[in-house]
Amino acid sequence: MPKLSKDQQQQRQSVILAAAERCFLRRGFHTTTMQDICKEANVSAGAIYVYFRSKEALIAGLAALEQEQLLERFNHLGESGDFISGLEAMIGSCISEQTPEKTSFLLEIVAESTRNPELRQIIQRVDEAIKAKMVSHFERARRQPETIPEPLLHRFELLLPVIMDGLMLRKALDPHFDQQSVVHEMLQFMRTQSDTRRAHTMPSTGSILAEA
Amino acid sequence: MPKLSKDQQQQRQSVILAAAERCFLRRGFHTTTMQDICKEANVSAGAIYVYFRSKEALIAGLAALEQEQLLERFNHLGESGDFISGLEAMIGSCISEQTPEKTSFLLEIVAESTRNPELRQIIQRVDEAIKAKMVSHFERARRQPETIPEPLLHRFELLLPVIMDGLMLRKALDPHFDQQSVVHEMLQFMRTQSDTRRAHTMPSTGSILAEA
DNA sequence: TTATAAAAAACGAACATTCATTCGTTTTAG
DNA sequence: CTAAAACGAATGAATGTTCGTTTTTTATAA
Repeated sequence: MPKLSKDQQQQRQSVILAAAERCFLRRGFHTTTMQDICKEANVSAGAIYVYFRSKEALIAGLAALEQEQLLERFNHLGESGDFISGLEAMIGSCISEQTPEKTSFLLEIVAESTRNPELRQIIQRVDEAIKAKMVSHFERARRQPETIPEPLLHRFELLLPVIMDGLMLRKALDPHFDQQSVVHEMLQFMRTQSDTRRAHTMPSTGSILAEA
Repeated sequence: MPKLSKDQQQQRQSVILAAAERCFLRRGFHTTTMQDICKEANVSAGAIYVYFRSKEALIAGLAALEQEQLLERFNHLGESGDFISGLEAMIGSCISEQTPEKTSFLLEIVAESTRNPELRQIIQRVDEAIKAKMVSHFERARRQPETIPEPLLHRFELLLPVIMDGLMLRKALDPHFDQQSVVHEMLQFMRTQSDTRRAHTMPSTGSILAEA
């Protein structure tokens, strides 16, 4: 039977997806036309519609890909034995992907997802998976009760997702925004607070003032 | 000379703007058509173009309005004498405006602003004004050095804009997201930390563990 | 190995629809 | 009475999608 092998089909599909991504990063998906994608992929309109039901499906496919990559970055959480260093690695990895273009595109997707159920589902699914990874990272920290006091853990658990989203939005609003230093300060803060805990059982020299 | 008075002109314009806002909140500005707005405002297409150069201008006008309202919410900062209570009032006010529809619309605007210079400028201008208000709020706190230790102030100054943006994005991703409790915990945290400072000059019983 | 047929894949011009915008006309305000 | 304001049908450009045709691929027969 004259049909492309699954492998060949998938390859073709990913060529189109990659071209679409380049277009979307360049101009956003509202302004890129199917013709733009055709040119970028060196493929005809008809060919695209063999692999994607619609422009919307293309966007959804790309969003799914993007989200999958995001999820993978959270594997850095377990990379280092240290709880905070794990966070540092993960956040660093997330930040490194935040080029202005990527950030714009992600924002566009999120904005669209508030009105498009398919997109919403794609994002929510990954969001929950991420949350699960975070929870287990925090649980792991709790099993070593010396490191970080519980109330602090609890609050950072609440705040961290907010901060990470905020880092992205800030970056979109201001391309010069220095995510690095904010993250650095935050982690430094967490470390200092861990010290405070230790100071509790030691002569009380330790104060958060100790650290400039 | 048969020309509407400035007042009448402005009234007409704001009727159109208000109608546009209802439409945009309902379906987002990419999907609402000029005809939608015409119907909503009980006005003809031609009439709209007397007051707005284009659909884009309508969007920009509305974004400016929205941003103006946001800026005003930061006046709550000085409402209470207490530094943290001031933050609480301001954040509470900001949160109260975050209906799902409003949040979607804001996100849409922000996403668009990354590719539209006019929108970007509108947002950046207000963003800077907000930053100025925040800075002065923090400076005021520094002039009362008993309340909150400087390194903490410094870090919250960095983190607060991030957190506020994050609160919005989180809310957009998950309409059930409980902004209130995150904010509550954060403020509680700040208060606890202020206590820690006080504890520094007192017998060292105070630890962040003291507070559940 | 080569030729062949059949079906999938690819092509790309054409289609149909959707809108933002215009403009000739009518209404209305001063 | 005059000029602005409003009307709203018409315009025309943009663009996602289709479909009749051509090309390519692969399975099979010679």
